[in-house]
Amino acid sequence: MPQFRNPADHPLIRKLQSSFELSDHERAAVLALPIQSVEIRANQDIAREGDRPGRSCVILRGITRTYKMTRDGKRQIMAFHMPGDMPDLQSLHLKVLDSSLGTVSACRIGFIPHDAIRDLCDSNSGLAAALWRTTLVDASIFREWVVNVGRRDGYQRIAHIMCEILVRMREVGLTDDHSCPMPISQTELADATGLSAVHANRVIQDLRADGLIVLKGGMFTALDWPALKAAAAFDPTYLHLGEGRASD
Amino acid sequence: MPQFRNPADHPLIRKLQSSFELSDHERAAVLALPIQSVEIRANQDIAREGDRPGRSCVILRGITRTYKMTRDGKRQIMAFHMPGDMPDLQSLHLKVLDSSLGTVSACRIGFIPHDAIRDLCDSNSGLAAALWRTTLVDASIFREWVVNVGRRDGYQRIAHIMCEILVRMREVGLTDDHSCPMPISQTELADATGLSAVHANRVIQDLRADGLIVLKGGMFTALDWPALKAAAAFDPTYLHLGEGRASD
DNA sequence: CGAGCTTTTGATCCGAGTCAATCTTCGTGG
DNA sequence: CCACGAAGATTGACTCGGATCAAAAGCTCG
Repeated sequence: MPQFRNPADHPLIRKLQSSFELSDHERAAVLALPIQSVEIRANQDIAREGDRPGRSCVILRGITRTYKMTRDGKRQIMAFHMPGDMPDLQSLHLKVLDSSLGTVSACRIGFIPHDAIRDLCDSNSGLAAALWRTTLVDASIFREWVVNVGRRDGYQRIAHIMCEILVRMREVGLTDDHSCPMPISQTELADATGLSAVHANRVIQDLRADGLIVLKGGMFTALDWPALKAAAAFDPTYLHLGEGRASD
Repeated sequence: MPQFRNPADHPLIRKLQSSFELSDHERAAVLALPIQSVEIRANQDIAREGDRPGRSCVILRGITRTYKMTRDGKRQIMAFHMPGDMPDLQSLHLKVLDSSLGTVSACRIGFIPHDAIRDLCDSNSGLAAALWRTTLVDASIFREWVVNVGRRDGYQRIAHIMCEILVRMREVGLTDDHSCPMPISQTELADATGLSAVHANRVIQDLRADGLIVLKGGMFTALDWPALKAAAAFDPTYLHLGEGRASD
């Protein structure tokens, strides 16, 4: 069980602390969770629609996606997940998985038995609330994605998702100024925005031509962050980051 | 404070019991919540994006919608809510409302202070889990809506949302066979499916012409339920209704 | 009974999908 | 170190679902 020198470096602790003050006792309780850590290659399913998992996972490294396939073979990605996220935490209370979960990049994934999480929640209502809250933020992001896909054109959609990814990457310390690694393919961006891969590509070229982004070699840079945000009509409120403080 | 003869008639109790077994003690605890009940006309906001509410609401009668307006004045509805639903329960843990909530039809709404809900959750982890679960089902519905709007054409989208509404209406006892009241306007259906009102209307006429639905006089009937489900590729798994049992 | 929605219809236009081919990139094995 | 194959990115040509605009017709309710 590979560990982190400083508990605060553990992605899950980091995540929970970003919104809740954790006591030493609570931190210890989280670190005491039995986590089975596994390395998974890129583009592999972690769990599938219809499964009835007895555990949830936490992302320790890498990026994953939640998606569904439609009858006629189209794919819709509903979410990307960053280190610290628990992408299938909902299975703690919803028996059947309603969507599939897979890796985007190569990942290190930690699996935690539901029983352990339930015990934790039963014995500590503060941690229960913290975990609950993370699922509420996920839901808020889904709502924004409904708006993105339902009411914005291709240019805005791609701009918006790039904004979101950058801000969330920053939250987990993976950005360098306005740049971050971008293991997500254009096809995946298309499937996340309800566009075809061809059109997504054209829109990306437009964003480049307009000097808003650089996207190449697995790296993304928001060349002109204010302009990109404006093009996307991006308002990060829905991410509910550090809600007490002001932030950009 | 108008009450229900039988506690099991209380929409909130009903809702929680549909997935969790409640003990007498838990039922009593829920009924003891201080609920301020208010009558609200159709088409009125209950809470707005940006608000920081100190209470959440439960729908006692009528239908509400969660929505956002985009910069350029377009509206996207992200959810409809039925009696028993708590459409802004997320505000218990997310300080700022990221979307607006308003009535579709005239409604009776019960307001419950966050403090009361928090106390309930702190003292009863089972009820906390039950409430948490309702927000997880909401999230699952958002995911399905992303798919609906992102990867289905207009005909399927409208068919799908009609299926969802009928099934959820049935869940709360508002259907008569395959019919239910339908206070939702075509414009609202359009805003919920990412279509224009004109196109939504045309699609609805197609569904009528194909003998799948009847929609008039504030009433909806699924004339040919199997065919409607098939046209929508509707799989109710995502609603997580009575998950132990089989259901149609 | 009239104002204001909601629903409907017609005409026109465009964003985005589809199909098909080519070009890049990159990991892998020889 | 390079050839090869597979996946990802790009380009061009063509088509179409659905948006927009405009106006008429039905409803509902104060």
